[in-house]
Amino acid sequence: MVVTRFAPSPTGYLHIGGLRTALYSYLWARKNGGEFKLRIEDTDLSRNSAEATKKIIEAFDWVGMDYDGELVYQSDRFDLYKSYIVKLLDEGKAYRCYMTKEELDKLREEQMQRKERPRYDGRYRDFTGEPPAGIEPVIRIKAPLEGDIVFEDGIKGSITIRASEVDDFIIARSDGTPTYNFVVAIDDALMGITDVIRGDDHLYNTPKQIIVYEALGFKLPRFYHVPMILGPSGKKLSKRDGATDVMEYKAMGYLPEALLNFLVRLGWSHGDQEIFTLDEMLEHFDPTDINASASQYNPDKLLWLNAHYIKNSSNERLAKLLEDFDLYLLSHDKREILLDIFKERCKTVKEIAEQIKEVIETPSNYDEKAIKKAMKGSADEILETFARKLETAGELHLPTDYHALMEEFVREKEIGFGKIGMPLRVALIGRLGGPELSDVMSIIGRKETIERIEKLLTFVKESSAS
RNA sequence: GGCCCCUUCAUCUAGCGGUCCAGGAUGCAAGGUUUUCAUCCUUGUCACAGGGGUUCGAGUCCCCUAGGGGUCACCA
Repeated sequence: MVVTRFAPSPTGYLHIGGLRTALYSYLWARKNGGEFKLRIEDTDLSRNSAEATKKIIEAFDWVGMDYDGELVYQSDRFDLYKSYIVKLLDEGKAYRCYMTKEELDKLREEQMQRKERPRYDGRYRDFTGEPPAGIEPVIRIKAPLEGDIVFEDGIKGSITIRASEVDDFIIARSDGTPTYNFVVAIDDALMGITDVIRGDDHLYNTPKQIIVYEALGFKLPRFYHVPMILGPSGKKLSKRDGATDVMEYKAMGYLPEALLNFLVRLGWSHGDQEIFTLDEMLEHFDPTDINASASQYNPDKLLWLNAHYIKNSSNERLAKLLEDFDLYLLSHDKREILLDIFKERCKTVKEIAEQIKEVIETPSNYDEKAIKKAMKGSADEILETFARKLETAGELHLPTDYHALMEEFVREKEIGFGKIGMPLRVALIGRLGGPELSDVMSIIGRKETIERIEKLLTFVKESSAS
Protein backbone atom coordinates (compact mmCIF):
# COMPACT_ATOMS: atom_id res chain seq x y z
CA MET A 1 0.00 0.00 0.00
CA VAL A 2 1.34 3.38 -1.00
CA VAL A 3 0.00 6.40 0.83
CA THR A 4 1.15 9.85 -0.18
CA ARG A 5 0.09 13.32 0.78
CA PHE A 6 0.23 16.94 -0.17
CA ALA A 7 0.63 19.22 2.82
CA PRO A 8 0.50 22.89 1.94
CA SER A 9 0.48 25.70 4.43
CA PRO A 10 -2.49 27.95 3.79
CA THR A 11 -0.66 31.18 3.26
CA GLY A 12 -1.76 31.99 -0.28
CA TYR A 13 -2.61 30.49 -3.62
CA LEU A 14 -1.42 27.14 -4.95
CA HIS A 15 1.94 27.60 -6.62
CA ILE A 16 2.77 25.66 -9.78
CA GLY A 17 5.75 24.16 -7.95
CA GLY A 18 3.35 22.92 -5.32
CA LEU A 19 1.05 21.57 -7.97
CA ARG A 20 3.92 19.62 -9.45
CA THR A 21 4.83 17.90 -6.19
CA ALA A 22 1.14 17.31 -5.54
CA LEU A 23 0.83 15.75 -8.99
CA TYR A 24 3.80 13.50 -8.37
CA SER A 25 2.33 12.37 -5.07
CA TYR A 26 -1.07 11.91 -6.63
CA LEU A 27 0.27 9.86 -9.53
CA TRP A 28 2.39 7.65 -7.33
CA ALA A 29 -0.49 6.83 -5.02
CA ARG A 30 -3.01 6.25 -7.81
CA LYS A 31 -0.58 4.20 -9.84
CA ASN A 32 -0.18 1.85 -6.91
CA GLY A 33 -3.83 1.74 -6.02
CA GLY A 34 -3.00 3.60 -2.84
CA GLU A 35 -4.24 6.77 -1.25
CA PHE A 36 -3.46 10.40 -1.76
CA LYS A 37 -4.23 12.64 1.21
CA LEU A 38 -4.46 16.34 1.67
CA ARG A 39 -3.43 18.00 4.88
CA ILE A 40 -3.45 21.67 5.74
CA GLU A 41 -0.42 22.78 7.73
CA ASP A 42 -1.83 25.56 9.83
CA THR A 43 -0.02 25.29 13.12
CA ASP A 44 0.97 28.92 13.00
CA LEU A 45 -2.34 30.38 14.04
CA SER A 46 -1.27 33.89 13.11
CA ARG A 47 -0.63 33.05 9.48
CA ASN A 48 -3.27 30.62 8.35
CA SER A 49 -6.29 31.62 6.36
CA ALA A 50 -9.42 29.75 5.39
CA GLU A 51 -9.41 31.67 2.13
CA ALA A 52 -6.07 30.14 1.18
CA THR A 53 -7.34 26.63 1.84
CA LYS A 54 -10.28 27.32 -0.39
CA LYS A 55 -7.98 28.50 -3.15
CA ILE A 56 -5.89 25.38 -2.95
CA ILE A 57 -8.93 23.15 -3.23
CA GLU A 58 -10.26 25.25 -6.08
CA ALA A 59 -7.01 24.66 -7.96
CA PHE A 60 -7.18 20.94 -7.25
CA ASP A 61 -10.68 20.90 -8.66
CA TRP A 62 -9.64 22.75 -11.75
CA VAL A 63 -6.89 20.30 -12.65
CA GLY A 64 -9.08 17.38 -11.70
CA MET A 65 -7.07 15.99 -8.82
CA ASP A 66 -9.00 14.49 -5.96
CA TYR A 67 -7.81 13.36 -2.55
CA ASP A 68 -8.83 10.50 -0.32
CA GLY A 69 -10.49 10.72 3.04
CA GLU A 70 -11.15 13.81 5.04
CA LEU A 71 -9.17 16.95 4.65
CA VAL A 72 -6.88 17.11 7.69
CA TYR A 73 -6.30 20.38 9.48
CA GLN A 74 -3.42 20.40 11.88
CA SER A 75 -5.09 23.11 13.89
CA ASP A 76 -7.74 20.51 14.83
CA ARG A 77 -5.13 18.18 16.26
CA PHE A 78 -3.37 20.25 18.89
CA ASP A 79 -4.50 17.96 21.72
CA LEU A 80 -2.98 15.03 19.93
CA TYR A 81 0.32 16.81 19.48
CA LYS A 82 0.26 17.92 23.08
CA SER A 83 -0.01 14.34 24.25
CA TYR A 84 3.13 13.47 22.34
CA ILE A 85 4.92 16.45 23.82
CA VAL A 86 4.03 15.24 27.30
CA LYS A 87 5.21 11.78 26.39
CA LEU A 88 8.59 13.03 25.20
CA LEU A 89 8.93 15.20 28.27
CA ASP A 90 8.15 12.27 30.53
CA GLU A 91 10.64 10.07 28.77
CA GLY A 92 13.33 12.72 29.02
CA LYS A 93 13.56 13.00 25.23
CA ALA A 94 12.48 16.62 25.31
CA TYR A 95 12.95 19.40 27.80
CA ARG A 96 11.85 22.90 28.73
CA CYS A 97 14.08 25.71 27.66
CA TYR A 98 13.77 29.02 29.46
CA MET A 99 15.82 31.12 27.14
CA THR A 100 13.97 34.19 25.99
CA LYS A 101 13.75 35.26 22.39
CA GLU A 102 16.04 38.16 23.20
CA GLU A 103 18.67 35.90 24.72
CA LEU A 104 18.43 33.64 21.72
CA ASP A 105 18.87 36.53 19.31
CA LYS A 106 21.90 37.71 21.26
CA LEU A 107 23.43 34.26 21.19
CA ARG A 108 22.87 34.03 17.46
CA GLU A 109 24.45 37.39 16.90
CA GLU A 110 27.55 36.44 18.86
CA GLN A 111 27.88 33.20 16.98
CA MET A 112 27.57 35.01 13.67
CA GLN A 113 30.24 37.44 14.72
CA ARG A 114 32.54 34.55 15.47
CA LYS A 115 31.57 33.24 12.02
CA GLU A 116 29.99 30.21 13.58
CA ARG A 117 26.84 28.57 12.46
CA PRO A 118 24.01 29.98 14.59
CA ARG A 119 22.52 27.26 16.70
CA TYR A 120 21.08 26.69 20.12
CA ASP A 121 23.81 25.90 22.63
CA GLY A 122 21.89 23.30 24.62
CA ARG A 123 22.15 25.20 27.88
CA TYR A 124 18.88 23.83 29.30
CA ARG A 125 19.31 20.34 27.92
CA ASP A 126 20.36 18.88 31.23
CA PHE A 127 19.12 21.67 33.43
CA THR A 128 17.94 20.56 36.84
CA GLY A 129 18.01 23.77 38.84
CA GLU A 130 15.29 26.23 39.68
CA PRO A 131 13.85 27.70 36.45
CA PRO A 132 13.92 31.47 36.11
CA ALA A 133 10.66 33.04 37.21
CA GLY A 134 8.11 34.57 34.88
CA ILE A 135 9.25 32.87 31.72
CA GLU A 136 7.03 30.55 29.73
CA PRO A 137 9.44 27.94 28.39
CA VAL A 138 9.55 26.44 24.92
CA ILE A 139 9.93 22.70 24.54
CA ARG A 140 12.99 21.44 22.73
CA ILE A 141 13.69 17.93 21.56
CA LYS A 142 16.99 16.25 22.32
CA ALA A 143 18.82 15.83 19.07
CA PRO A 144 21.77 13.47 18.88
CA LEU A 145 25.00 15.13 19.95
CA GLU A 146 27.29 13.17 17.71
CA GLY A 147 27.30 10.93 14.70
CA ASP A 148 25.55 11.34 11.38
CA ILE A 149 21.94 11.34 10.38
CA VAL A 150 21.74 9.33 7.20
CA PHE A 151 18.70 8.71 5.09
CA GLU A 152 17.96 7.41 1.66
CA ASP A 153 16.34 9.89 -0.67
CA GLY A 154 14.47 8.27 -3.54
CA ILE A 155 15.67 10.95 -5.93
CA LYS A 156 19.09 12.00 -4.71
CA GLY A 157 20.32 8.84 -3.11
CA SER A 158 22.00 8.69 0.25
CA ILE A 159 22.03 11.94 2.21
CA THR A 160 24.32 12.41 5.18
CA ILE A 161 24.01 15.25 7.62
CA ARG A 162 26.19 15.55 10.67
CA ALA A 163 24.37 15.54 13.97
CA SER A 164 26.24 18.69 14.91
CA GLU A 165 24.33 20.48 12.16
CA VAL A 166 21.02 19.82 13.85
CA ASP A 167 20.37 21.51 17.16
CA ASP A 168 17.74 20.83 19.80
CA PHE A 169 14.99 22.45 17.81
CA ILE A 170 11.78 23.74 19.32
CA ILE A 171 8.79 21.43 19.15
CA ALA A 172 6.42 23.64 21.12
CA ARG A 173 6.37 27.40 21.33
CA SER A 174 6.09 29.21 24.63
CA ASP A 175 2.36 29.59 24.00
CA GLY A 176 2.14 25.83 23.87
CA THR A 177 1.47 25.47 20.14
CA PRO A 178 3.52 22.81 18.40
CA THR A 179 5.85 23.60 15.51
CA TYR A 180 6.05 22.37 11.98
CA ASN A 181 8.79 19.73 12.05
CA PHE A 182 7.24 18.06 15.04
CA VAL A 183 3.68 17.84 13.76
CA VAL A 184 4.66 16.84 10.25
CA ALA A 185 6.45 13.78 11.52
CA ILE A 186 3.55 12.84 13.79
CA ASP A 187 0.92 13.34 11.12
CA ASP A 188 2.83 11.57 8.42
CA ALA A 189 3.33 8.63 10.75
CA LEU A 190 -0.24 8.55 12.07
CA MET A 191 -1.80 9.03 8.65
CA GLY A 192 0.21 6.07 7.44
CA ILE A 193 2.13 8.01 4.81
CA THR A 194 4.57 5.63 3.15
CA ASP A 195 6.07 7.97 0.59
CA VAL A 196 6.78 11.59 1.35
CA ILE A 197 7.23 13.49 -1.90
CA ARG A 198 7.95 17.15 -1.33
CA GLY A 199 10.05 20.07 -2.48
CA ASP A 200 13.79 20.18 -2.19
CA ASP A 201 13.48 23.08 0.21
CA HIS A 202 12.40 20.55 2.83
CA LEU A 203 15.57 18.51 2.55
CA TYR A 204 16.97 20.08 5.69
CA ASN A 205 13.79 19.40 7.62
CA THR A 206 14.10 15.71 7.02
CA PRO A 207 16.82 15.01 9.59
CA LYS A 208 14.79 16.95 12.16
CA GLN A 209 11.71 14.94 11.37
CA ILE A 210 13.71 11.76 11.54
CA ILE A 211 14.69 12.72 15.08
CA VAL A 212 11.00 12.99 15.93
CA TYR A 213 10.17 9.69 14.24
CA GLU A 214 12.87 7.99 16.23
CA ALA A 215 12.02 9.62 19.53
CA LEU A 216 8.44 8.48 19.11
CA GLY A 217 9.30 5.06 17.75
CA PHE A 218 7.56 5.59 14.40
CA LYS A 219 8.51 3.79 11.23
CA LEU A 220 10.22 6.02 8.68
CA PRO A 221 8.58 6.62 5.30
CA ARG A 222 10.45 6.84 2.02
CA PHE A 223 11.51 10.38 1.20
CA TYR A 224 11.70 12.01 -2.21
CA HIS A 225 12.88 15.58 -2.47
CA VAL A 226 11.97 16.99 -5.83
CA PRO A 227 14.20 19.76 -7.12
CA MET A 228 12.89 23.28 -7.32
CA ILE A 229 11.51 24.93 -10.39
CA LEU A 230 13.74 27.82 -11.34
CA GLY A 231 12.57 30.95 -13.11
CA PRO A 232 14.02 32.07 -16.46
CA SER A 233 16.55 34.01 -14.41
CA GLY A 234 17.87 30.78 -12.93
CA LYS A 235 16.69 31.66 -9.44
CA LYS A 236 13.89 30.00 -7.55
CA LEU A 237 10.68 30.70 -9.43
CA SER A 238 9.01 33.81 -8.11
CA LYS A 239 6.14 36.08 -9.01
CA ARG A 240 8.50 38.26 -10.97
CA ASP A 241 9.08 35.42 -13.40
CA GLY A 242 5.45 35.46 -14.46
CA ALA A 243 2.48 33.47 -13.35
CA THR A 244 3.04 31.19 -10.39
CA ASP A 245 -0.56 30.88 -9.22
CA VAL A 246 -2.17 27.81 -10.74
CA MET A 247 -5.46 29.62 -11.22
CA GLU A 248 -3.78 32.33 -13.22
CA TYR A 249 -3.26 29.72 -15.89
CA LYS A 250 -6.95 29.19 -16.11
CA ALA A 251 -7.43 32.92 -16.50
CA MET A 252 -4.81 33.00 -19.25
CA GLY A 253 -6.68 30.36 -21.19
CA TYR A 254 -4.65 27.26 -20.45
CA LEU A 255 -6.15 23.82 -20.30
CA PRO A 256 -5.50 21.92 -17.07
CA GLU A 257 -4.21 18.85 -18.89
CA ALA A 258 -1.66 21.04 -20.68
CA LEU A 259 -0.40 22.43 -17.39
CA LEU A 260 -0.22 18.98 -15.86
CA ASN A 261 1.55 17.56 -18.90
CA PHE A 262 4.00 20.44 -18.76
CA LEU A 263 4.66 20.01 -15.06
CA VAL A 264 5.05 16.27 -15.17
CA ARG A 265 7.73 16.64 -17.85
CA LEU A 266 9.58 19.27 -15.88
CA GLY A 267 12.10 17.15 -14.07
CA TRP A 268 10.75 13.82 -15.17
CA SER A 269 10.58 11.97 -18.45
CA HIS A 270 9.79 8.68 -20.03
CA GLY A 271 12.10 8.25 -22.98
CA ASP A 272 11.28 10.71 -25.74
CA GLN A 273 7.60 10.98 -24.96
CA GLU A 274 6.30 14.53 -24.69
CA ILE A 275 2.54 14.13 -24.66
CA PHE A 276 1.05 12.27 -21.74
CA THR A 277 -2.57 11.56 -21.01
CA LEU A 278 -3.34 11.07 -17.35
CA ASP A 279 -3.48 7.32 -17.95
CA GLU A 280 -0.06 7.38 -19.55
CA MET A 281 1.32 9.34 -16.64
CA LEU A 282 -0.13 6.76 -14.30
CA GLU A 283 1.34 3.97 -16.33
CA HIS A 284 4.86 5.33 -16.49
CA PHE A 285 5.43 7.59 -13.54
CA ASP A 286 7.92 6.58 -10.88
CA PRO A 287 9.37 9.08 -8.42
CA THR A 288 12.78 7.44 -8.55
CA ASP A 289 12.98 8.63 -12.17
CA ILE A 290 12.69 12.27 -11.17
CA ASN A 291 15.82 14.20 -12.03
CA ALA A 292 18.10 15.25 -9.24
CA SER A 293 18.77 18.67 -10.72
CA ALA A 294 16.55 21.72 -10.73
CA SER A 295 14.76 22.67 -13.92
CA GLN A 296 13.92 25.98 -15.41
CA TYR A 297 10.43 27.10 -16.19
CA ASN A 298 9.92 27.21 -19.94
CA PRO A 299 6.74 29.06 -20.94
CA ASP A 300 7.14 28.38 -24.67
CA LYS A 301 6.84 24.69 -24.18
CA LEU A 302 3.74 25.08 -22.05
CA LEU A 303 2.21 27.18 -24.80
CA TRP A 304 3.02 24.55 -27.38
CA LEU A 305 1.45 21.87 -25.22
CA ASN A 306 -1.61 24.00 -24.69
CA ALA A 307 -2.01 24.51 -28.44
CA HIS A 308 -1.79 20.77 -28.86
CA TYR A 309 -4.53 20.09 -26.35
CA ILE A 310 -6.74 22.83 -27.74
CA LYS A 311 -6.53 21.33 -31.21
CA ASN A 312 -7.67 18.04 -29.77
CA SER A 313 -10.53 19.41 -27.71
CA SER A 314 -14.15 19.09 -28.75
CA ASN A 315 -15.93 22.21 -29.89
CA GLU A 316 -18.49 21.76 -27.19
CA ARG A 317 -15.87 21.79 -24.47
CA LEU A 318 -14.17 24.83 -25.95
CA ALA A 319 -17.49 26.64 -26.22
CA LYS A 320 -18.03 26.05 -22.52
CA LEU A 321 -14.54 27.25 -21.64
CA LEU A 322 -14.98 30.34 -23.77
CA GLU A 323 -17.78 31.54 -21.54
CA ASP A 324 -15.11 32.48 -19.00
CA PHE A 325 -13.88 34.92 -21.63
CA ASP A 326 -17.28 36.43 -22.32
CA LEU A 327 -17.88 34.58 -25.51
CA TYR A 328 -21.11 32.60 -25.63
CA LEU A 329 -21.04 30.14 -28.46
CA LEU A 330 -22.83 27.10 -27.07
CA SER A 331 -25.97 27.76 -29.05
CA HIS A 332 -24.43 29.99 -31.71
CA ASP A 333 -25.39 28.85 -35.21
CA LYS A 334 -21.82 29.28 -36.47
CA ARG A 335 -20.25 27.50 -33.50
CA GLU A 336 -18.78 24.55 -35.36
CA ILE A 337 -17.15 26.43 -38.19
CA LEU A 338 -15.88 29.13 -35.85
CA LEU A 339 -14.24 26.68 -33.48
CA ASP A 340 -12.96 24.43 -36.24
CA ILE A 341 -11.11 27.41 -37.64
CA PHE A 342 -9.79 28.93 -34.47
CA LYS A 343 -8.78 25.93 -32.45
CA GLU A 344 -6.28 25.16 -35.20
CA ARG A 345 -4.64 28.54 -34.99
CA CYS A 346 -4.74 29.66 -31.37
CA LYS A 347 -2.58 28.67 -28.45
CA THR A 348 -4.86 29.62 -25.60
CA VAL A 349 -8.59 29.71 -25.00
CA LYS A 350 -8.26 33.40 -24.36
CA GLU A 351 -6.72 33.88 -27.77
CA ILE A 352 -9.59 31.97 -29.37
CA ALA A 353 -12.03 34.29 -27.66
CA GLU A 354 -10.20 37.38 -28.86
CA GLN A 355 -9.92 36.21 -32.42
CA ILE A 356 -13.49 35.01 -32.70
CA LYS A 357 -14.68 38.34 -31.39
CA GLU A 358 -12.71 40.02 -34.15
CA VAL A 359 -14.78 38.09 -36.64
CA ILE A 360 -18.23 38.23 -35.16
CA GLU A 361 -18.01 41.82 -34.00
CA THR A 362 -17.79 44.73 -36.43
CA PRO A 363 -14.35 46.33 -36.11
CA SER A 364 -14.48 49.42 -33.95
CA ASN A 365 -11.04 50.60 -34.96
CA TYR A 366 -8.45 49.79 -37.57
CA ASP A 367 -4.80 48.93 -37.25
CA GLU A 368 -2.93 51.97 -38.49
CA LYS A 369 -0.14 50.09 -40.19
CA ALA A 370 -2.62 47.82 -41.88
CA ILE A 371 -4.51 50.80 -43.27
CA LYS A 372 -1.32 52.29 -44.60
CA LYS A 373 -0.25 49.08 -46.22
CA ALA A 374 -3.57 47.91 -47.58
CA MET A 375 -5.39 51.10 -48.50
CA LYS A 376 -2.89 52.68 -50.82
CA GLY A 377 -3.48 53.25 -54.54
CA SER A 378 -6.91 52.39 -55.79
CA ALA A 379 -7.74 50.05 -52.95
CA ASP A 380 -10.84 52.01 -52.05
CA GLU A 381 -12.23 51.75 -55.57
CA ILE A 382 -11.52 48.06 -55.68
CA LEU A 383 -13.31 47.56 -52.38
CA GLU A 384 -16.25 49.62 -53.55
CA THR A 385 -16.52 47.59 -56.73
CA PHE A 386 -16.30 44.37 -54.78
CA ALA A 387 -19.11 45.50 -52.51
CA ARG A 388 -21.30 46.15 -55.57
CA LYS A 389 -20.44 42.73 -56.89
CA LEU A 390 -21.46 41.17 -53.60
CA GLU A 391 -24.80 42.91 -53.81
CA THR A 392 -25.57 41.60 -57.24
CA ALA A 393 -24.18 38.11 -56.80
CA GLY A 394 -26.44 35.08 -56.63
CA GLU A 395 -26.71 32.68 -53.71
CA LEU A 396 -23.86 33.08 -51.21
CA HIS A 397 -23.64 30.74 -48.23
CA LEU A 398 -20.63 28.50 -48.08
CA PRO A 399 -17.02 29.67 -47.91
CA THR A 400 -16.59 28.16 -51.38
CA ASP A 401 -19.32 30.46 -52.73
CA TYR A 402 -17.42 33.48 -51.50
CA HIS A 403 -14.14 32.08 -52.67
CA ALA A 404 -15.49 31.57 -56.18
CA LEU A 405 -16.82 35.11 -56.15
CA MET A 406 -13.42 36.51 -55.22
CA GLU A 407 -11.72 34.48 -57.91
CA GLU A 408 -14.15 35.72 -60.49
CA PHE A 409 -13.56 39.25 -59.25
CA VAL A 410 -9.79 39.18 -59.57
CA ARG A 411 -10.09 37.58 -62.98
CA GLU A 412 -12.45 40.28 -64.24
CA LYS A 413 -10.42 43.09 -62.78
CA GLU A 414 -7.14 41.46 -63.83
CA ILE A 415 -5.60 42.09 -60.43
CA GLY A 416 -3.67 39.92 -57.99
CA PHE A 417 -5.46 38.34 -55.09
CA GLY A 418 -3.68 40.62 -52.67
CA LYS A 419 -5.16 43.75 -54.23
CA ILE A 420 -8.58 42.82 -52.93
CA GLY A 421 -7.45 40.49 -50.14
CA MET A 422 -5.55 42.99 -48.03
CA PRO A 423 -8.12 45.83 -48.05
CA LEU A 424 -10.91 43.35 -47.51
CA ARG A 425 -9.07 41.92 -44.54
CA VAL A 426 -8.83 45.35 -42.96
CA ALA A 427 -12.50 45.99 -43.65
CA LEU A 428 -13.59 42.70 -42.12
CA ILE A 429 -11.43 42.35 -39.01
CA GLY A 430 -9.56 45.63 -38.76
CA ARG A 431 -6.09 44.28 -39.35
CA LEU A 432 -3.96 42.16 -41.67
CA GLY A 433 -3.65 38.53 -40.74
CA GLY A 434 -6.46 36.34 -39.54
CA PRO A 435 -8.29 33.42 -41.10
CA GLU A 436 -9.44 32.82 -44.67
CA LEU A 437 -11.53 35.70 -45.97
CA SER A 438 -14.04 33.39 -47.57
CA ASP A 439 -14.56 31.76 -44.16
CA VAL A 440 -15.05 35.12 -42.51
CA MET A 441 -17.55 36.28 -45.11
CA SER A 442 -19.45 33.04 -44.94
CA ILE A 443 -19.69 33.37 -41.16
CA ILE A 444 -20.83 36.96 -41.03
CA GLY A 445 -22.89 36.84 -44.22
CA ARG A 446 -23.29 39.06 -47.22
CA LYS A 447 -25.04 41.96 -45.56
CA GLU A 448 -22.53 42.38 -42.76
CA THR A 449 -19.66 42.03 -45.22
CA ILE A 450 -20.95 44.90 -47.30
CA GLU A 451 -21.56 46.98 -44.22
CA ARG A 452 -18.05 46.45 -42.97
CA ILE A 453 -16.61 47.42 -46.34
CA GLU A 454 -18.65 50.60 -46.34
CA LYS A 455 -17.64 51.39 -42.81
CA LEU A 456 -13.98 51.16 -43.71
CA LEU A 457 -14.46 53.26 -46.85
CA THR A 458 -16.16 55.95 -44.81
CA PHE A 459 -13.41 55.83 -42.24
CA VAL A 460 -10.69 56.19 -44.88
CA LYS A 461 -12.50 59.04 -46.61
CA GLU A 462 -12.95 60.93 -43.36
CA SER A 463 -9.40 60.49 -42.15
CA SER A 464 -7.92 61.61 -45.48
CA ALA A 465 -10.17 64.69 -45.44
CA SER A 466 -9.00 65.81 -42.03
C1' G B 1 29.93 32.26 5.32
C1' G B 2 28.86 26.83 7.33
C1' C B 3 26.27 22.65 5.69
C1' C B 4 23.54 19.82 1.89
C1' C B 5 22.35 19.02 -3.16
C1' C B 6 23.10 19.68 -8.37
C1' U B 7 25.95 20.29 -13.44
C1' U B 8 24.31 16.88 -21.48
C1' C B 9 22.10 21.93 -26.92
C1' A B 10 19.24 28.79 -25.21
C1' U B 11 15.27 25.63 -22.48
C1' C B 12 12.87 20.60 -21.01
C1' U B 13 15.27 16.14 -21.51
C1' A B 14 17.18 10.71 -23.58
C1' G B 15 21.56 8.36 -22.17
C1' C B 16 21.98 3.86 -16.56
C1' G B 17 31.03 1.71 -19.36
C1' G B 18 31.35 0.05 -25.71
C1' U B 19 25.11 0.29 -29.97
C1' C B 20 26.73 8.36 -29.02
C1' C B 21 31.54 11.91 -34.51
C1' A B 22 25.33 12.15 -28.34
C1' G B 23 18.79 11.08 -29.69
C1' G B 24 13.76 13.62 -29.01
C1' A B 25 10.92 18.12 -27.87
C1' U B 26 10.45 23.53 -27.33
C1' G B 27 12.76 27.89 -29.24
C1' C B 28 15.29 29.96 -33.27
C1' A B 29 16.55 30.00 -38.78
C1' A B 30 15.47 28.60 -43.83
C1' G B 31 12.17 26.39 -47.31
C1' G B 32 7.23 24.41 -48.62
C1' U B 33 1.71 24.91 -48.00
C1' U B 34 -1.56 29.49 -47.27
C1' U B 35 -4.46 35.71 -51.07
C1' U B 36 -2.29 37.40 -45.31
C1' C B 37 -1.18 35.80 -40.32
C1' A B 38 -1.30 31.43 -37.51
C1' U B 39 -1.36 26.17 -38.05
C1' C B 40 0.92 22.19 -40.57
C1' C B 41 5.19 19.71 -43.20
C1' U B 42 10.55 19.49 -44.38
C1' U B 43 15.47 20.83 -43.41
C1' G B 44 18.95 23.19 -40.48
C1' U B 45 21.06 25.38 -35.84
C1' C B 46 22.84 24.23 -30.86
C1' A B 47 25.31 20.49 -25.61
C1' C B 48 28.43 16.02 -22.45
C1' A B 49 31.34 22.99 -17.29
C1' G B 50 36.99 22.47 -16.66
C1' G B 51 40.95 19.38 -14.88
C1' G B 52 42.79 14.91 -13.01
C1' G B 53 42.21 9.72 -12.26
C1' U B 54 39.95 4.29 -12.76
C1' U B 55 39.37 1.26 -17.29
C1' C B 56 41.27 -2.07 -23.20
C1' G B 57 37.28 1.69 -23.47
C1' A B 58 33.85 7.36 -19.79
C1' G B 59 28.55 11.68 -21.18
C1' U B 60 28.14 7.30 -18.17
C1' C B 61 32.43 5.44 -12.09
C1' C B 62 35.89 8.34 -8.42
C1' C B 63 38.43 12.97 -6.91
C1' C B 64 39.44 18.22 -7.35
C1' U B 65 38.15 23.04 -9.23
C1' A B 66 34.52 26.25 -11.02
C1' G B 67 29.51 27.50 -11.45
C1' G B 68 24.40 27.02 -9.86
C1' G B 69 20.59 25.99 -6.32
C1' G B 70 18.76 25.06 -1.41
C1' U B 71 19.09 25.79 3.80
C1' C B 72 20.66 27.84 8.40
C1' A B 73 13.29 31.11 12.87
C1' C B 74 9.23 30.32 19.16
C1' C B 75 7.55 30.27 9.46
C1' A B 76 5.88 26.29 7.10
